[in-house]
Amino acid sequence: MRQPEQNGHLSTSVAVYERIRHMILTNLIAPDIKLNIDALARELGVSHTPVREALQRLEGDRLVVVKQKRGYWTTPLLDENDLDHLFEVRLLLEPWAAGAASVDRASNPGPRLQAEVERFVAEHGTQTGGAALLSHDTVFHSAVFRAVGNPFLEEAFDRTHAHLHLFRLYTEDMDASVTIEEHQQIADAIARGDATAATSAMRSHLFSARRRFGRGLGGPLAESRLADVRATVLGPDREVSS
Amino acid sequence: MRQPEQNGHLSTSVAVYERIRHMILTNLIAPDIKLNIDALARELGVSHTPVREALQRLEGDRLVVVKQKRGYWTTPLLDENDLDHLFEVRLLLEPWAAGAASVDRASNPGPRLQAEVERFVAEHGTQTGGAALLSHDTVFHSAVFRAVGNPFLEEAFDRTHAHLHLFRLYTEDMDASVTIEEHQQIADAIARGDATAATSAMRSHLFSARRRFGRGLGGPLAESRLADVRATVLGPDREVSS
DNA sequence: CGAACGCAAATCCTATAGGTTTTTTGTAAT
DNA sequence: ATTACAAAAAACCTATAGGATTTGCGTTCG
Repeated sequence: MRQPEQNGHLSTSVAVYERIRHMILTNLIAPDIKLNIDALARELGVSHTPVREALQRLEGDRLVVVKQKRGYWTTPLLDENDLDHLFEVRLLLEPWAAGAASVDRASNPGPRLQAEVERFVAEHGTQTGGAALLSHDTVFHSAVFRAVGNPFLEEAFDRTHAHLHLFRLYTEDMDASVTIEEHQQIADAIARGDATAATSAMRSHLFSARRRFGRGLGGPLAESRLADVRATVLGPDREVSS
Repeated sequence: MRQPEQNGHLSTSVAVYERIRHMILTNLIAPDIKLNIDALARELGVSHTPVREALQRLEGDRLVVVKQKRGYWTTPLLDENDLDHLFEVRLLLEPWAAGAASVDRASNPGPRLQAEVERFVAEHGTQTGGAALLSHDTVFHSAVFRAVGNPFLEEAFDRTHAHLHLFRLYTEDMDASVTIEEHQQIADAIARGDATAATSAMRSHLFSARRRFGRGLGGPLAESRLADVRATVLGPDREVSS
C-alpha cells in the first residue's frame, strides 16, 4: 500500500473536499450535473474513500445532493425566486445583527469592519469586482455576525450558504464602488454605536445587493416579498425613504 | 466478502447514521465523550466505512465533532447560555414565520396545525411529556416554517437543530398542557388569518418554552437578552403584557 | 519526588477488492 | 417506428487490510 499523504498536517479527506468545493464554486464543475466518483478519484489521484467523504460534506453545504444508490449531483444555480427567498432570510437576520453588534454585545466590531473595508480598497481599488469583492463581502458580513456573539445565529446564517451560492452567480464585471460605500456606512454606524442607523444601513445594503444580483441575471426584480419582510419586521421604511 | 445488506431499500450508511443518532438523542451515548470507531462498528455489526460516513453526517448535525487524526467526540449538552442563544434566533425567525404563514403565503396551514394538536391530545392526552411531546413540537413548528414556502428559512431553522438539541434536555415529567394550549392559540390565529395575533402568540410560546427548559435545568432564567430581541425586532411587547 | 524521554499499543485514515444496484445499449416484437 | 425486454457495462456501496499518527505507560534522569 502506498503512503496516503506526506503533506503538512492536512488529511486527504479535507484536502479533496477543499479542491472539489473550489471546482464547483469557480464553475470548473458545472451546476446540475452528475458527479462520477471514479473519474473524480482518478483526476485527483486519490481513492474513492476520501472522495465519498468529501461529497458527503459538500452535501451538507448544499453544493451537491445524493440520491440513494444513484450517485451525486451538483445543485443547480439559484434563480430569481431563490434569490428572493435567500434575501428574505438575510433581511430577517442581518439588520438585527447589525443593530445588536452596535450596542453592548461581545465587542464592538466597528473599527475592525472599517479596517476591512479600507484593506479591500487599498488592495483592489473600487473598480475591481469578482472573486475578490465577494471574498471581502464574506469577511464583512461574517464579522458582523460574529460580533453578536451568538453561535446559533452564526450557524443559521452560515447554513444558508449565502456567499457560497452567490459566488457562483458573481461576474467579473461587477462594480465594487456601491458595495464599498454601503459597507462603510454600516461600519461607521456600528462604530459610533448607533443601532438604529446600523440596522437601517444593513437593510438598505441588502436591498441594493439583491438588485445587483437581479441585474446580473438579467431577470426582472420581484421586490414584493422583500418589501413584505421589511414591513413585518421593522415597520415602514422610514429611515431609508426619507 | 459478505453481502452488505439485504434489508428493504435502505443503505447501511444511513441506517448506521439513524441508529447512532438515536443513541445520542436518547442519551444511550452520553454527551461529551469520545467515540471509538472500532467499538461502534463491532457493536453495530458493520465495518468502519459506514460508521465513518455516519459520524461525518452527525458532525453536520452538530451532535459530534471531529478533531483531525484524533477521533470523534459527542458534543456537550446545551447550558443556560446556549439556550438563550438558541431562543434568540428562534425569536428572530419564528414569530415572523407565524405571521407570514397567516397571510397570502403558499397555503394557510391553520387547519393542518389544529389537526396536529388534536391528534396529539387524542393519542397522548395533555399530561404526557417526554419524547412524544417533543415529537409533536417538532412537527408543529416545522409545519409553520414549511407553510411560509421559503426553503432557505426552513434550512436556517433546521440547522439550528433546536429540537435535536432540546431532545437531549427533555425530561419525562414535563407537562404537555401548557404547550398544547399555546400551540392551539397559534394555530387558531393562523387559521383565521390574523398575522398580528399569530406573531404575538408564537413569541409568547417561545418565551414560555424557554422558561420551561430553564426550570428543567434548575438554573436561573436570564431573560435580558431575550427581552432585547423582543424590543429590537418588534417593539414593546404590547400584545402580551396588556 | 517530579519531569522528560522513548517504546508499545491503540486508533485513525486511506487504498484496494468484490458484491449489488442502476443505467445503458442492443435486439426483437407489435 | 415505437415500445418492451434482456444482457452487458458502468457505477455505487461496503468490507478488509495495512500504513501513519496519536496516546498511554514505563523507565530514566535531574
